Amino acid sequence: MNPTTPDTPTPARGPAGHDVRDQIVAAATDYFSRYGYEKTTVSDLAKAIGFSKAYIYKFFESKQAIGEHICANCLRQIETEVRNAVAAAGRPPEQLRRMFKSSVEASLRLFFQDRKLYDIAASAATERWPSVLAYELAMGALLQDILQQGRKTGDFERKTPLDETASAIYLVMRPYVNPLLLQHSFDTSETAVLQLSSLVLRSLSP
Amino acid sequence: MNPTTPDTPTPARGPAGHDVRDQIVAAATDYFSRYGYEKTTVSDLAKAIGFSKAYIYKFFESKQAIGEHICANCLRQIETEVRNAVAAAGRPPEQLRRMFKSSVEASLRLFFQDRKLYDIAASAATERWPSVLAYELAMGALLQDILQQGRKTGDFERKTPLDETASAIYLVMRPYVNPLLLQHSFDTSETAVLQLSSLVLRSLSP
DNA sequence: AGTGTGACTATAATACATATTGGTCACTTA
DNA sequence: TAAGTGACCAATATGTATTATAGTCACACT
Repeated sequence: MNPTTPDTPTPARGPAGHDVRDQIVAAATDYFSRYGYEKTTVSDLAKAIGFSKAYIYKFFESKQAIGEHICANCLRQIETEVRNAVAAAGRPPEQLRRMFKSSVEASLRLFFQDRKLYDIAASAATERWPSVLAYELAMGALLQDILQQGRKTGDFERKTPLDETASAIYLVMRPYVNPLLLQHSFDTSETAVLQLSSLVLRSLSP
Repeated sequence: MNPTTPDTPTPARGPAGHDVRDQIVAAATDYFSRYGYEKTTVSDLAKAIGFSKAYIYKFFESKQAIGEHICANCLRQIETEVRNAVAAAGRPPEQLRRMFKSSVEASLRLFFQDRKLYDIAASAATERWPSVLAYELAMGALLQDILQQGRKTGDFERKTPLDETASAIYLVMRPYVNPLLLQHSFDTSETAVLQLSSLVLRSLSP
């Protein structure tokens, strides 16, 4: 349509590996976690790194895009933590327990220790930002890996279609894995994770 | 403690079976569902039944108490509907499927057809009004009944403690049964109910 | 005692004027 | 051409004056 559309489909603005982008992200992480997303202005970030506000927009197309970025960092960190917990576990049933438990623990920790960042993740979840979608997808994939391995080792049943099993189990976990939904299950999350893990494992028994 | 406490433990104010109380409830149901809880004033209700605002407070101790009352009516209606659906089903596995399905359908219908009343139920859920607690308790009890019967008929396994099974399954259903949580699963609720029902039934297989 | 109300207050909603802030653009500067 | 900005605009946030509303109480009538 637009003849002035740049030939590069720019996933982000400005020079790709530019130093300033990292500075912005660093400043934003600092400010957002200290004063919250709404309370920090784009000018604040600009002042913090010694540039003008306009220059920020050479690298991010909106303030929300910055929030997206550091939210994605947060979720990736959680994801890595969960992957490590799973890798450290023994057989698939235990892996599944660990996956569930560690993801809830990580979200809970984010909530209590970095409340301001948690709020970003929560609104990211309500507005279905790509980072949350990517996170959910990654967790779904991890789950499917565990299931597949469990079927191979004979720990899990093999009758039900794999993708249906995976999506069903993910539906069970979602209220505790998704930052937004977790809010409604704080008080019960401890025992809920244990009981639900057991239920899921029972449903998987060959 | 208080020597002036009336001998009747007054679950609500004023004469128990009084006609005016019903008038208030009727007017409130009408107004709340038409204009919403916040947009209707207590004076509106008073005018509608031809009394003064002060008289309303002889029967309800607050505006929220009126909301509570008609919210409780709503939830009781859903509960009856679910109980009927379960009663119409054959064996316990099918009963469980029907329970899950019908409760979601009822909540969904409330949302789409009586949006204003749904909003009351949603805020009732956030603020943990007694009516929602009662509803959750009733659904939990119904679930336990189904499980118990299923164990008797041999449809369900008998190793896991009954109350643990019941509470775990309720945790699975809750995001779809609780009006507040349902909001976050509209698009997927159709298939989610099917998949989750199947998963739960697999976990119950002897 | 039971039925019912007008007048009152403290708090919450509304309305509106004002100040901030997200975002853009033409324009330097090196 | 790449790096960088001040000036500008529309929209949103904020403070404030004003109104509306939830809830109470003393009192009247039967």
